[in-house]
Amino acid sequence: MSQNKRTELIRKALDLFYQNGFHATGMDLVAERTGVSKTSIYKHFRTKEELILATLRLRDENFRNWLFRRMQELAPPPEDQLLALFDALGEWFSQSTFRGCMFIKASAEYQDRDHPINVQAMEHKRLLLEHFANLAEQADLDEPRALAAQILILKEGAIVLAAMSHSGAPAQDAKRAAERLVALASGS
Amino acid sequence: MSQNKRTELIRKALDLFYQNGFHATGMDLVAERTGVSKTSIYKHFRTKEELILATLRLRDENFRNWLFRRMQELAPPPEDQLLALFDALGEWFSQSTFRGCMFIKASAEYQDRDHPINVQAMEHKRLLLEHFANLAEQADLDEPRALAAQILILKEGAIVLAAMSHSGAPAQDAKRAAERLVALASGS
DNA sequence: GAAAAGATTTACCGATCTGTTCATCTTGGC
DNA sequence: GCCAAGATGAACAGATCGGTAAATCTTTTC
Repeated sequence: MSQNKRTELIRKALDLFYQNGFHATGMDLVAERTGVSKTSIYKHFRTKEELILATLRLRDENFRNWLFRRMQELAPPPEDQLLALFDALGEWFSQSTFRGCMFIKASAEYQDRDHPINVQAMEHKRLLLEHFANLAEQADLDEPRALAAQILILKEGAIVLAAMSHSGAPAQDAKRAAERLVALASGS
Repeated sequence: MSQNKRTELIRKALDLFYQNGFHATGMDLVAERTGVSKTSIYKHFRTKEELILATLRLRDENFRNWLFRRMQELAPPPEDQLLALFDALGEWFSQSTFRGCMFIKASAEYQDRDHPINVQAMEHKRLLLEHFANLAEQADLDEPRALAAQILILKEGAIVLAAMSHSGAPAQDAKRAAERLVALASGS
């Protein structure tokens, strides 16, 4: 299997898991929808869990690339990027394919502390936190790590509520909160 | 089946669904762990989905009762209750049985907009929002509904991150953010 | 063009899924 | 003590689960 085919398989499996859930998506369906026979899939991934982990790696890469780039496009200065985060989220929420955060859902279905899927989901959130903390530092804001943690909490809460309510409003609500927190960390 | 037995069945099923997930928990396991035969369960609940909905109703009642009472116990004034919320969450996070928000997980596994499980999960969040908005109004805070929406976002984000990281820290992080938002809505 | 390597189809494995059938057993009311 | 109602275990449907075996078909390589 070529690298392209393999990536394409992971990409399509990602869509299925993201849209339908992990337990709810069987490997027969994955084979049917990817056009790759189940035998071939199991040649390249020893278990369903390994395939899930591969989809999460791809998602992590794609999502962070998209989000960080979009934040920078919307508002280059580091301080403004922390607010543009919520505009980017708003764009995401309004997409018809939006179904919440894949890592939250993965962690919810495989929630044991040491389960590789949960570990990988947590790693994704840690990388987001790092990025926000770096931006807060570059913007010379007070207590950059504490602020970054708060921004991350606002982001996750907005995603959860947007997915559940099928509404984009939480992006604006969270942005207003973030504006005040950033202003306080900047002004004083 | 007596009302007590029925409630006990729902309570034990709730624990199983909450700890293991919905798709991952089979009805055979529910029968085994509740001590109620599968035949009897299906006499009282036509489908697994109906049993899940019953567990969510019980959870909604128990959780809101506990949370609202605890918030009031910790800090009677309405304005302080909105901050005590996060202390109550901290207590919840530190319990060994804590596994995140059952409604977020239910919504993640049954995420179709019109699915009864998702509808019921959303209704739970709406009731929380109402309560927070009432408290904000009673405390005479600016834009009480907007503040309530922000508090709710902080709460959901803190729960998600606490569950994923197996740490109670998000409760304190969210509280610090809430303190500032409440102060701004109070002072100005 | 032949040999080797990889992908495919098809069928299968045993386990588990939701939900049902049925014959037996327990229980409460009179 | 008797009858009816309800609960039970056990077996069973039919489908699907994750995962595999073996034979056939394609593709690459030399």
